[in-house]
Amino acid sequence: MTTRTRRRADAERSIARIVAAARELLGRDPAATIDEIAAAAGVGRMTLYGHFPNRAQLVEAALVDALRDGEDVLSAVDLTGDPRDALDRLLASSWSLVAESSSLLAAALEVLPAGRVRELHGAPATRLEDLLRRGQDDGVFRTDLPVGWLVSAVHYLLKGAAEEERAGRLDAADIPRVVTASVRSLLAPPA
Amino acid sequence: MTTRTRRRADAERSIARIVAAARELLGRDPAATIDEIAAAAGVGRMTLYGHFPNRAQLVEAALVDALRDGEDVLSAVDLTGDPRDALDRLLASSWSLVAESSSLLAAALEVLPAGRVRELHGAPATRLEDLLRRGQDDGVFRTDLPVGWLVSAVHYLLKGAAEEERAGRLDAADIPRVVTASVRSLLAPPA
DNA sequence: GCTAACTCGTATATTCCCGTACGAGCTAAA
DNA sequence: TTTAGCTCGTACGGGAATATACGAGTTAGC
Repeated sequence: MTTRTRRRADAERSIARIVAAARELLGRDPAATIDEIAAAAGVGRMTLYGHFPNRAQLVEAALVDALRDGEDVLSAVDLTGDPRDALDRLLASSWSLVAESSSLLAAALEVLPAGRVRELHGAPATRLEDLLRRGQDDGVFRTDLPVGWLVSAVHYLLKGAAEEERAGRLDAADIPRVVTASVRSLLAPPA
Repeated sequence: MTTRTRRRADAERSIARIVAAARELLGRDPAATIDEIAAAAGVGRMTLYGHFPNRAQLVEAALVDALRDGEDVLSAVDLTGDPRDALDRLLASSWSLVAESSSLLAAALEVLPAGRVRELHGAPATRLEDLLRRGQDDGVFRTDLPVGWLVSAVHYLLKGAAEEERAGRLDAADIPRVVTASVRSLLAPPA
């Protein structure tokens, strides 16, 4: 059961633009308004409500969309070989996506039940954790700190980098280098 | 000109409790309500308004109080000797204070002019930066990343650690060890 | 070209929070 | 004990945001 009554092409387009705008704004500011999102999508507020009955469902749609993109990237990146190099590749292609998702998650936690959020976010989070574990087994990542903390710390660094960029304190071109260098140091076994 | 009309002792007590509650709540959630703060202080909302005419001044008072505590700690900590050890001492005695201040700053940025915030927060922020620079000069801290980013990254990690603790994903007793180990790795020159 | 689907404005109800007004009762301090 | 200062409840007004109701105009798709 896909759609009971067929959806028109212009509706599809509107929905796509709304979700894109929601990701863009909520990815920067979890408190972004429905009005702002509708305006950014180039769409009337009532049109938005026509497709998403309330804020919760809009946020969920944006989060799902971002996580799906994340899954795509994770599948496309070669995660085999030296875990350090794999992580570098991963960060290069998806650091901004992860940063965006962090803010979306914050927005989601205010509108959706925590269980639902975990359910959505579980799979992608696990993938990074698996990579870290493999690196620990291979002896190239530290084992003196809990894996859960390492995963979280990487997220906080990425989110921070995005924030620094928005504040103009970090040049967009420098971010990949800064991020990979920071994360590498954080995960390396201490001397 | 201290106080034109002398303030009564019970008023002083109320103010102290309000500021403490404001630090506590705003340090966790920058969006904490005036009602919540008054309730946490064990005081009626109107009493709070009797001392702080609006939210902005309350937030400022809380921030100033936290920063003053921060200054006290910074003065008490021995920042000489090996910068790595100095940083360890600093983090051990003030990581939670820094994390609290981060959230307070976020709250302040939404209510106070940016210039005022910088003015208040400038001095303490500079102290950490100075310590990092000294470590760079001594060759014990990395120089391949901008100092501004390193300072910010440390803040993001501390804020993240506080959040993990609140979420129950990190035990309070483990935090000093986790934080110092993470920051040390982040700042160490790469191999 | 007909029709159902879509767009979107205006108006309205609701909720939440901030801030003000008024006033009654209590308490510290001279 | 007097009085000025403090506490704090209730009530009110305003602004912002969410969400609903109604309806007029437009467009995609058969």
